[in-house]
Amino acid sequence: MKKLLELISEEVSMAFEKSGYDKSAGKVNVSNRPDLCEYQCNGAMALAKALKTAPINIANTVVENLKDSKVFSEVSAVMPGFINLNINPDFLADYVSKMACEEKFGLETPKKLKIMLDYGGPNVAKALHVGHLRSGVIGDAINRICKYMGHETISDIHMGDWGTPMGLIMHELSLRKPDLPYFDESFTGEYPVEPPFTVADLEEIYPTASKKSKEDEEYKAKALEKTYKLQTGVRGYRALWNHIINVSVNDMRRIYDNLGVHFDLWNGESSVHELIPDMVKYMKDGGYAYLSEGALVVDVKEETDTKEMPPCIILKSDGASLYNTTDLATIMDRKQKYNPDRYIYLTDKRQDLYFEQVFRCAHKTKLVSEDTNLAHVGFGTMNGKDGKPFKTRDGGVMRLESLMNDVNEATLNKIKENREMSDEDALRISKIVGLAALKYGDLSNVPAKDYIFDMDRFTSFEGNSGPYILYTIVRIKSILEKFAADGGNVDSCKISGVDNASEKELMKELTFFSQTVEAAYEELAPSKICAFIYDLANALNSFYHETKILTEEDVNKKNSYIALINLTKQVLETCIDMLGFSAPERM
RNA sequence: GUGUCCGUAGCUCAGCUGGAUAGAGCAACGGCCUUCUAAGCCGUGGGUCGGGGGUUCGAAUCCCUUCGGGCACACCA
Repeated sequence: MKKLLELISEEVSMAFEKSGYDKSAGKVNVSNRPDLCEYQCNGAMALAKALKTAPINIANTVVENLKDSKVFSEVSAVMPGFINLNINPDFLADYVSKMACEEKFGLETPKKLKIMLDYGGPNVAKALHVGHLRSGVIGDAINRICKYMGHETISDIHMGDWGTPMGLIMHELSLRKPDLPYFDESFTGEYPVEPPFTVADLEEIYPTASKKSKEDEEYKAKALEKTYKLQTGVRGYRALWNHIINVSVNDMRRIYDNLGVHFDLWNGESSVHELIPDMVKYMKDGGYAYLSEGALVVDVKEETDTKEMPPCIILKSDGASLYNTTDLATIMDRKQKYNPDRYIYLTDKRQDLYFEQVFRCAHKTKLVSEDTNLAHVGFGTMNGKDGKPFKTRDGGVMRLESLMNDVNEATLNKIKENREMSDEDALRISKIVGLAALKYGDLSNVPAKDYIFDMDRFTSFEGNSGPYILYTIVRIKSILEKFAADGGNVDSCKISGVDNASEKELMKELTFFSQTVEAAYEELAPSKICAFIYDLANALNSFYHETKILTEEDVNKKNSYIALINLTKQVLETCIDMLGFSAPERM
């Protein structure tokens, strides 16, 4: 189904053509002066210079040729050459009515692609903190938007599970519990099924070990030795490593489940460990990689570069692998297993340059085909009120779980203040609303920008917030339920016309659905959807206040209202589903 | 130093493929609950769009320059 602005633009373009002008000037946009008109075309002014004619003359001629249009109720040319347009209410109502019948409200989906999403994973053995919120929440929204656009996606959390941290944990553990069989290399029996530590232990062991290694060379050397033993496959270390992974993954999975974020793959850097030698050989044999200052590198400089572009390092000078190595090997692995058309990486924007190097390297070495799109969504930092990275009151790193609990608790208090509800319902609903507050609060910012996380603001739920959107949906649901309880059939209601201004506004807002979803996909910007549903919710609430729906006596009007708010509800619900949250039945 | 992102109302942010009077939310002030959920609606006040040049009929938006800030710049991830 064509977008409304496309239809309108076509209509105006035809009038330009009929007037003897270039039809490309007929592009119509939403008016920036709603007091004057609803839509505007500025093409006449663009044409005027080349044609050496006053723009108003062009506009007048075009307007003359639009007089009989069924699309517009009002068309006028205004100095210096604006063409002001108001849409015919019947045409609009008809369009919106058709939207309601179409699958995906008329969204035209492009050729299906296979898209790989990499969430630039959290490290095992470290608590998920607020910094992990963004990759999960933004990544999940982008994943859902891709799917809605008809693409097939594969999401991989891609944990950090293979480097020096693993050796550090093992070494610290070997000092604390030297009798464990994992450290006895002559041990040939079955290792215990139960892990010798809990998540809480790990979260304490790792920072302790990390600190010691910085102060103590011998300690560090021993940890590196254990890392090496793990990577070369020494049995006891592998067994212990499996415990670390299992314990961490179970904990992560629980938290991500609460956040409503799910992954198809729980791979990590370790997953491609065995592919590295082959990849390095490929890079060397292909003549791409060479030794520079002892390290194996691939040049990724391009002639058009105006900035310094360091080479992409494949192996460190000691021959060890690093982040680049596993990322490139992972691309190789994914190409073999899934052959994606597109890769999307979600990480902190500080890694912009790094990913540019890796992407160039992957293309240059033909690890991926030329038309494979490699994209990096670099997001900003979540800061506290002081503009510095968000910390707890005592200056520590805030755990993601604590943050979620705080938001849920504030939501619960809010419910108890305002509503009569059983404790059980209040608790359940507070989690739904809290999640919406948290996710919308994050997603409504453009991804690349840092933003200020203000707990008071996030939990106040006024204005442009997740709960406001939910509240709007709940209001609609309430009306629809009462309508049905009085014997009405919501699904048989049809939008039949427009009879008040706020109703028309609501319809116009609804027509932006397709272009919003397309833009959100193309720009990988869920914030576009947030802005749209905020406007839509505003339009609905204005309509709600100006229109008595259930007490409307004219049955046709009433049914049309019901159909319109039902469509609004469906569009809002579709959008928040893309953002990764949902609405309760009441709140 | 090189590059990159940013600087818009007291605060937090939209708008940036150039259009006519720069928009929201919060905060402040004033209205609206015997009527579909007041987590709402309506209204008032609040701006040299960091500064300066340029391109254009027209610039918050494009170009240059300058100031201020964040971040990144080969063996961390």
